[in-house]
Amino acid sequence: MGNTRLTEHYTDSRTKRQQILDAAYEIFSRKGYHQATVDEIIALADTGKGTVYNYFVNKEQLFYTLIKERSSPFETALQQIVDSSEPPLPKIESMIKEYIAFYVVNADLWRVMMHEVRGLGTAGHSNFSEKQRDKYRIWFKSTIGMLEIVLNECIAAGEIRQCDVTKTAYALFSVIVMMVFQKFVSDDIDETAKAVSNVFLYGVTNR
Amino acid sequence: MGNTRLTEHYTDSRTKRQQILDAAYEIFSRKGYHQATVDEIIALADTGKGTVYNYFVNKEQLFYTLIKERSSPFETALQQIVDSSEPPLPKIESMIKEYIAFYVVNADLWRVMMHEVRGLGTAGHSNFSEKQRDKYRIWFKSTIGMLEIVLNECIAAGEIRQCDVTKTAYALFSVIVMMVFQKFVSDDIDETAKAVSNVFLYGVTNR
Amino acid sequence: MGNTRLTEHYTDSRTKRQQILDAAYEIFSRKGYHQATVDEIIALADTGKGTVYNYFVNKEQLFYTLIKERSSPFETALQQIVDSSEPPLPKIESMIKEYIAFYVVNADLWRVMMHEVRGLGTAGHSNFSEKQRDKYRIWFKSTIGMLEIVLNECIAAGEIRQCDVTKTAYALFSVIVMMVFQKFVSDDIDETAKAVSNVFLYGVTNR
Amino acid sequence: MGNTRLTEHYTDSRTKRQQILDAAYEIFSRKGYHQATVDEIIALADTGKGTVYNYFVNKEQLFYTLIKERSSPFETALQQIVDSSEPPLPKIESMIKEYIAFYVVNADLWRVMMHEVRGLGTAGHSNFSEKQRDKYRIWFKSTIGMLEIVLNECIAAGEIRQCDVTKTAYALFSVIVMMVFQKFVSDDIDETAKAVSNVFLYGVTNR
DNA sequence: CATGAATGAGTATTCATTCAT
DNA sequence: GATGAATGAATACTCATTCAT
Repeated sequence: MGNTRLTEHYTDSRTKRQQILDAAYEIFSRKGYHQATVDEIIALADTGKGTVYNYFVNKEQLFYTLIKERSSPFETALQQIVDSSEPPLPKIESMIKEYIAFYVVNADLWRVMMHEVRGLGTAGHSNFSEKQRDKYRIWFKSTIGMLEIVLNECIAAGEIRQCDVTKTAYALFSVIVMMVFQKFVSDDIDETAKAVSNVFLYGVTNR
Repeated sequence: MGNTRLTEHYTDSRTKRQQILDAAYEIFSRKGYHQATVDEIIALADTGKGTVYNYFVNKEQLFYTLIKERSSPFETALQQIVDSSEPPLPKIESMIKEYIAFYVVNADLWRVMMHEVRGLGTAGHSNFSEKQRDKYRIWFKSTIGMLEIVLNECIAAGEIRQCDVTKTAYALFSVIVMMVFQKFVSDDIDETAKAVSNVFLYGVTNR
Repeated sequence: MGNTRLTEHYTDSRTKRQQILDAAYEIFSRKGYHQATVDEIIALADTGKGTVYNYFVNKEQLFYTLIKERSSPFETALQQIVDSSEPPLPKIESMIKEYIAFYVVNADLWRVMMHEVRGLGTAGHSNFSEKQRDKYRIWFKSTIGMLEIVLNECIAAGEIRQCDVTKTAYALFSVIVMMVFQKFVSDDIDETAKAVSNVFLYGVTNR
Repeated sequence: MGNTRLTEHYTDSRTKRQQILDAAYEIFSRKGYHQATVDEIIALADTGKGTVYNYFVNKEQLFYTLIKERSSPFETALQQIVDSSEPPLPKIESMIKEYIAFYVVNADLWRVMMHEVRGLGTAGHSNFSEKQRDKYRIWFKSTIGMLEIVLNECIAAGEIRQCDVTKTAYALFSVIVMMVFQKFVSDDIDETAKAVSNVFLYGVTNR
């Protein structure tokens, strides 16, 4: 409160928002969506309750913002691999590595998200509005879509045999997620990625 | 009213209990555990609220009963396959078939259960008591364990190469569940099972 | 079921009613009126729930019956003392003895009753209907009234000084009840009665 | 809105809390603990339901707070009399006066409390937790204890004869409470106190 | 912008009572 | 008469959201 107020204000403002997001990440990951309470989040964020509602329209949108901000760099990284000039098979391995690295960090939050969106497939009531859930589904399909693109490149290059790329992409995805959830991932992500791609790829290659 | 009184009585009793279980299955599957309300369940079951509490000590135990009654025949079926004299590889395919058939029917309820038990791995708050969650975890591991047993038989028989059977079992499991959740399962379960075992097994065989 | 059915019936019927009353006495005494549940009572009485409602119109009337049946011999005993030809002061002591003997047995149930009737004085909602509560009040006043009668005899006989007999009767009563509630009553009721009447009659001063 | 903001804030805060306490006092006194509903309390307090739970952790603790805040000045007043340099006998009379004044105001609430704590003696189920009930018992015994202290002073001073001071203190207490409950207390508390101490000290005999 | 006091819709659970058998 | 399955009214407590300061 003084001549530095404006600067402080701006700085504090950024900080507050981030504090809330960080706390929300922690609490949502630990407790799930419903069990996480705004009270817990603000306690961890060291802010007032009203502040949360200055930055986020409601709990649902706070969660959504969290997901969006966390997934954005991941999506970019995946896209860069797709766009790169690597050969198809190493591309797959790079993407697996990226996936594992991402889920190792965000496993719990993503589990919560996926549950609320109901396996990204079925209808039915949820803590989220249908409109919101569609956004998650679209985002989710777009990342899986990148896997499909590269799988198609592999097929075109004759590296793997003909198969349903959508199902294959999902299969790959499900195995990765399971590995992370079950804590099967060693500290050396490269090694784990190699193991997954090994089991996976050389099962579907032409020989 | 008459000579069938006793039977009627018993039948009616079963009916009420079963009505509640059926309704609970429906609502829990659609809404998840927390979002499912006892009011909705009794509305669908066409019973009074107190009736639910005559048969089940609380919402948690109602859910547990549901899981237990549904999983029991599945576990038995799996066990029979394990104990059978089929050769190892067909055993795997039979188990996949059984798994798919089970999850096609119980996908939603099981998703709910697995979410509440937190991926059956991590700690953290839940709607379930820790004691209860342990029961689910033990049950879950026992079914996965049956897969592991047969995978070991396959290795012993030289049908598949040396590998971490636990991870492999989980991988197989995750792919099956994903197939069901994503509605990738055709009406012909045998066909789907063959496809899964094909992609999966011939990726890990010695050839 | 046979030729002794009628007799058995009658006998069983008496037994059932008494079993319920005995169980109700136990449970009401231990738990209070509200905390006592019909379920607990029938569990202890080893009867069906409906049976309770064959003999008593509802929980309130079951409690009332209990009180009435228990107090009836006590009232009679008090009345006999009043009507006897004992001199006034010994009459007082006899009544004190009777009171103590009664409350030693029925302390808990009576505490519950008196609480529900709200100190037998004030208005306000209760678990009991106003009509019912009036019955308790009338009964209660009648027993206190017997004390008053004898106190008046004492005054007429010049044994005790002029005083407000109503207040005095209540004071005597309150001390007796307190002694019992506080478990100050020794096994030898006569001794306790003597102590009470001593303090009461002669005060605590050194003369 | 202005320079008194802070104060207003504080004042308002007190007001809501106090409104709830006042309403709770009224409802608990009229209905007893169990029969008193939070809905009734908030209706009388003119607050929202959540507000009650902002200030008090639950119904039990609301009740406890009520008792504590009401008894605190009473305890202090008693203690001051004990510590004063008055001669023993007048001390007794002063304490009686204090007791009467206190119970005239708080009779109903205290009756409710004493009933829930079961005559401050016996065990058994209650609406209160055992831990909480112990607090009440301790508090209760400490006030009775002050009476005992002064009674001992009286004995030491030769003002009253040797007697069991605990029983005597309880006897005195029970008579006071009864006088209040039975509305035997005239507007002139001094007069009532004198009457009580008179009967108590000198008994009812003609000498 | 930051705050937190106030709010009330929403929900699991209890238990006296009924009534068909 | 005896029974107990079925019932639903009643109730404490939670927590996202608002808004005055």
